[in-house]
Amino acid sequence: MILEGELPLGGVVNEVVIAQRFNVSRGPVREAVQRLQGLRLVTREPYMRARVVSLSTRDLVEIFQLREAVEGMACRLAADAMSDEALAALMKELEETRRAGLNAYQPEGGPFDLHQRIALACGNERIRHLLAEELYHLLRLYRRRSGAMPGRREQAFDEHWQIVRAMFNRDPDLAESLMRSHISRATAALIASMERKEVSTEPEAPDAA
Amino acid sequence: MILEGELPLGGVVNEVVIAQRFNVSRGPVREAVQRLQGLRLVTREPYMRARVVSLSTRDLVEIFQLREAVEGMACRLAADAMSDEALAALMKELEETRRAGLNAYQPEGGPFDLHQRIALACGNERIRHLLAEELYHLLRLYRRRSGAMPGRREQAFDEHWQIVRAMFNRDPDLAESLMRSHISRATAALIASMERKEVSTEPEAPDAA
DNA sequence: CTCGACCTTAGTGTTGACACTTGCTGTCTT
DNA sequence: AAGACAGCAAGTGTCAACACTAAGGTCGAG
Repeated sequence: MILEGELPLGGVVNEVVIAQRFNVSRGPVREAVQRLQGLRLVTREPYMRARVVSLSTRDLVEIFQLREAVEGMACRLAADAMSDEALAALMKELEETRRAGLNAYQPEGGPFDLHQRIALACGNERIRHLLAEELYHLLRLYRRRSGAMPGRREQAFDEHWQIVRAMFNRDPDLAESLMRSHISRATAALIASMERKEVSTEPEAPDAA
Repeated sequence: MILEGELPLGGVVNEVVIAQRFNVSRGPVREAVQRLQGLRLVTREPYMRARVVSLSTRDLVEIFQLREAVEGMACRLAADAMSDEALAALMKELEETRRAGLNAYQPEGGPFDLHQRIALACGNERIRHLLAEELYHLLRLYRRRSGAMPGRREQAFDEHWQIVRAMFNRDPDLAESLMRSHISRATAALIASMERKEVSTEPEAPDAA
């Protein structure tokens, strides 16, 4: 419901309503909400209503800093762990997406997401979970609100290409460095974009009447 | 109960027993266990009993790889975010611990834990939570079982000193690099130690009769 | 007219009981 | 004697109801 936009960003989460919405009792809903709290998708304080995260600029920058570190390490590990065949397949898919994708690109779950693929292939289950389960949903949530920024797609393709090339050459140091630069640039573009059009992540102007 | 050793490493977690142990119903116990599952301290599969993690060598290596990436980033951020006064205090405390601590060192929660201090001071709430809340408990759990390895303490002190010095000089690149090397060395020592005395983290030899 | 205390109400925290699944054990069949 | 099937017990998943808390509204006093 959060990812589908059925629950607005700063909105409150009413356990009873959710329970009726799914024809279930409050118990399972409580457990689900607590798992979402574990994933930092909702915040909660004792006896207060649970709220969907608001995704402030600061939150996004923090997430991107964490991604820079962890995805860099995932890239390093994957450069060692992936087989030659898997790397070749990765390059092939990337090239296909580049050719076909510039006009018709399915944003839904992505037919090809390099970051996701690297996280899945890095061989470290804990890192995989952090990137592919915990942070992935937050990024989807953000992208859904504020669309991609123009012009960065082609640049991102080039950077992806260099990353995969470094992995193919079995150069973990370079692969990690390139991935970190890639995410760092994305962070800078993000900050610039946010500052330009102070996107309304505010829940709703309270505006006490 | 897990950290105190009251629940053995591979042991099962019985909700009813825990509930009676704390004079409470099963509801709160379920929620607590689910939070522990979120912290990867217990594993769970549908309708099966919950089990305390077993902390295999592979798990520890994965945790240390993650720490290398994230603590490195935390160190970089802290080198920018911390005030001169805070850094000076950190150096002072480190020196005092070195002088007084070589014989009488309180392992309980630590009067001075550089890694913890950096995590708290890095200014990134998400990284702080990951290091100081999620991974910290797992490391405590591990250290409780397998004591520190001899000889590495003095070396660790030197490495800590260099790290703080780089932070004091406002050199984030160096600080991150030193922290990563520090953790990487600890990982190597850990692996060597584990291979030497295949520590019995196994729950119990099932040994089907 | 404004401010503060009381009350109402929506919503969360907790409880005890019931339904369902799982693994074992004992017995039966081949 | 070995394998399989039914019954049993332990434990988890779910539910509806009760206790408690915090916010919003109302009434009265200054």
